[in-house]
Amino acid sequence: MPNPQAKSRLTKMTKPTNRAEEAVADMGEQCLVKRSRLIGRTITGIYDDALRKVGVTAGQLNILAVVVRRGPISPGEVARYLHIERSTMSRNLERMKRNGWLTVCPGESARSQELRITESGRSIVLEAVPLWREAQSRTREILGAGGTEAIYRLADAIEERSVV
Amino acid sequence: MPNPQAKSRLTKMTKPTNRAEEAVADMGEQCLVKRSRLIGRTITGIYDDALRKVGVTAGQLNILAVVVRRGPISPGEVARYLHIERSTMSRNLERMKRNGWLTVCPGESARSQELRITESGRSIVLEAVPLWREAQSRTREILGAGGTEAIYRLADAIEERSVV
DNA sequence: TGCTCTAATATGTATATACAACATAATCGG
DNA sequence: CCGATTATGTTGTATATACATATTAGAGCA
Repeated sequence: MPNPQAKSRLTKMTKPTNRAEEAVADMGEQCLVKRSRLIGRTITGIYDDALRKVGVTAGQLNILAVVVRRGPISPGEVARYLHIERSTMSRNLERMKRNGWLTVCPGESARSQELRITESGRSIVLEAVPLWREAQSRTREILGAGGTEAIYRLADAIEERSVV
Repeated sequence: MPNPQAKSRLTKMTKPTNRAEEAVADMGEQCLVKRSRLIGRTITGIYDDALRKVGVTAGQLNILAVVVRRGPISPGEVARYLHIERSTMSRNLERMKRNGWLTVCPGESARSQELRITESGRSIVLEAVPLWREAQSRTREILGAGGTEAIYRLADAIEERSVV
């Protein structure tokens, strides 16, 4: 089955077009972003499934956990802890404030804010804890002990790097 | 610095409220979804950065690669290869068709479709290849040989599981 | 044949993500 | 003290993601 494009000599590329075929084979077999996204989507699905009954997502629970642990804390600091873009955090917090899980007060400097967990937010966390533990177990089963350890190491490698 | 909520005896929870504090410490130290999402976001950023100059995202390039390699192929099959929800794939493909990278024809049965790469899509792939290789290298540097290998193994574990 | 069940795709809605650009406030250097 | 730079947060825009649901078409069975 000859490729109709294979003989084109008018493209700007100096290499033969079947370069594309070779490259996409490499991508299928080696691409790290494809795999890291697969891992993220899959694990996120496990936690979101488990947490759905209390109406919180995995990402939201991680933010609540930071606020409980480090609060009062500014949006920017939460973003730095989780390595999430400030603008992303801004939108995420907006939803969580709307849900009544968090409150904001002006911080020390007029431009900064202080986030605090509300009673409602705290009870979400408390209800979520056992579901989170289940999801942790389910995930560990899928990944195995080695895979679980690998996730910790990978995250450490990334956090170290961002300190540089 | 005493916690004003710590002594509340009026909550509905039967356990002391500082359960939340203990649990969020566990989350900070052990949560796998927090870490898997960090890994996904970070690696995605590396590839998106590298690919930005040709105007394609990491996710889009992965889809193009599947279509080049396996096309003509239906949307559902692409979704299965990449373990992405069908409805997500539908939206992603919509954008890529709008960009002129893909075409759709009716497939064998009227309800299914056949995706094909266009000339324009193919040249996006060709331009993207060297940038993708750079991003692969940069990622490998950050993760190290062990981390890179771990990503492959984790993705394999997830793909095996979904076969079950 | 017709009825039910499943498969393929699309749509409505909600969340997550990031870049670019903005407004504003603090800080630092002179 | 003032001007440039940096830090904080928001908004506009675009992409990515998934669940629930609808639509339609094939498939299997009575």
